[in-house]
Amino acid sequence: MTINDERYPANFISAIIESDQASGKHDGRVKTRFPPEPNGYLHIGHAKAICLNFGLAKDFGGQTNLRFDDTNPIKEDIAFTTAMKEDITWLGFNWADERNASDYFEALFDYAVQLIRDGKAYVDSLSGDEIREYRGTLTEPGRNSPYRDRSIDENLDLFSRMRAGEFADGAHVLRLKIDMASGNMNLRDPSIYRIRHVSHHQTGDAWCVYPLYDYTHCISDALEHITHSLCDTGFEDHRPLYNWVLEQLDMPSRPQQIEFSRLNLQYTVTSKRKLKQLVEEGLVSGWDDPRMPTIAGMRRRGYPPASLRDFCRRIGITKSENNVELALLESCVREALEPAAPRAMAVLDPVKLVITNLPETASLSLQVANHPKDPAMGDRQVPFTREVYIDRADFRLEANRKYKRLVLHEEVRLRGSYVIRAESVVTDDTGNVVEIHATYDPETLGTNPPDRKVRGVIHWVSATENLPAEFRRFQPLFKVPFPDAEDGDYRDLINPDSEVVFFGYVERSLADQDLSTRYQFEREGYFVQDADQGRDGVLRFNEIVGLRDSFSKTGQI
RNA sequence: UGGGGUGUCGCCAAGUUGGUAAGGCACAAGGUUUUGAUCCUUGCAUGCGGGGGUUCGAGUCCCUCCACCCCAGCCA
Repeated sequence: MTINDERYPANFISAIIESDQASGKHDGRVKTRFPPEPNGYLHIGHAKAICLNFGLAKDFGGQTNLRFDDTNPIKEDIAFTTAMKEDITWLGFNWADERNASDYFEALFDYAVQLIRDGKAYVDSLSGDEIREYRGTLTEPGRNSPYRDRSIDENLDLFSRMRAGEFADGAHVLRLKIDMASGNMNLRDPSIYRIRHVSHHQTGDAWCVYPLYDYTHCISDALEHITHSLCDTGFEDHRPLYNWVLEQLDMPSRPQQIEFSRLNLQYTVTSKRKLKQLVEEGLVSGWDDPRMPTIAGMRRRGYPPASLRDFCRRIGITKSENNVELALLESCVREALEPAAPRAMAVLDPVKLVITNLPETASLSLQVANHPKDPAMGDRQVPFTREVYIDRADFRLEANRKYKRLVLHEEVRLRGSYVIRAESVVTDDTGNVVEIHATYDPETLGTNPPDRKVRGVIHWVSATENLPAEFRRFQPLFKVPFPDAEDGDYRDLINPDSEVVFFGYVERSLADQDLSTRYQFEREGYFVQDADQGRDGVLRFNEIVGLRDSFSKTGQI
């Protein structure tokens, strides 16, 4: 599947765009923007917004700008912009223009002066606390600030002196003059400029007054000729303000804000504050920890970018609350991997099995298909030796017929190899099986014995011709489906077993592998080499996602 | 009667101008299988938050209740 085959299923936003194109609005043009604030890493929720903005524009022959919403220098860092661009590119999207809201600081200032001249904005000298008091509450109207009726000249003078740096942080603020009695809190004379004597990662020390989001965003959209400005439903009651500002000014275009609901994914958190805390407190190894819902984390985990795009399309776009199950994401990942991942064998929890009727010097080279349904993926040679490793879970001293693995005195097939029979076991002082002795049936390579039915098939790796490796298997970072809804500290809900390390072996054929190849270790799951390789010569694999398992979940194990 | 939203199968989600409930995930049951994987087949809402009403006919129109979410940053 190429990205061009991917189209968004019908949703209410695509319907709006269709009707806009049909009516000739915006001359049929479609332009969106993805506007992250560079104050953290992009996560799965952003992926939804990225796929929507870039995907919809692409679907309708339009373009998408990348715009860093950098109006708050206190919280932002240029390092995040670099990571964000890498994430978006990796996801498979290309932006038309890269912009910063800070590119518009001069224009924004001029528009503010214009609003003052028109009597639509004023400098307020109330303190932050006072402004809050005057604002009223959700059910009571606010009161006008005593500074609301300053003369235009005084406002002009004050505002220019604010810019000139004559005042301390918080001394004044520029406010829009709308309606302190509005039921919509956003319309109660919102602040649009604050004084902050801090340098900005893009503009340095050029400014000490910085515009706020509501004022900046709509103008930035208009300046970039954005046609459809998509954001989450949290901004729904900001829309009247968005429109108000654009209506007061003489703008080159008139964008439309449309809100859709943000993604809620079970067993994870996506609040920037919490993700940042997980990283800073060392609860995870970093922004790209494979258990993190960040794009960087999912990339390191091995999720193919196409699977994320597929996921974002399948969850749909609406305005309603949603709680998407992890199973859907995992299904998308498996679907992308199943046809593409070459198969190999790895034993994560090894126990030695000695094939007693095979000479010690024997090393048969078996030809094994790299994919059961795709001959084009070729074959590989797998050494079959007297001693091999199998997984502990694949052997039992006794079991009922439902157990389709190796049982003492019974037969099982070694995947891609022969049928073997477990003859005896060696145990240690505590009774643990430390070695299994078996015999193989030389007549069973590539064919089943005609006279009897073999229990099942298990995977294995030569004990003498292999590659030792470390494996990390993952479970959701949180123990509960809705960590945000739980009382108490969400950090107490972290699953202590979310990462489990195994030391085992993979077949020798992976020695010269491409670091980016995503494998399916048969009967175990999909794995990819970790980005952190070679610091000590250890081969390290991350589990991308397990195989669907209809056996263990039935509780029959 | 502060303002703004949302309620269709366990989860997500389609449902043009009212015409007799898509699809995906999950789940269940079969079949194929040298991965308990994949793949294939079948099943899975007389019901669309509740109650009224209009209509030959309503998830779609009207009325009325109910539930849940968002908003009181000089954050975005």
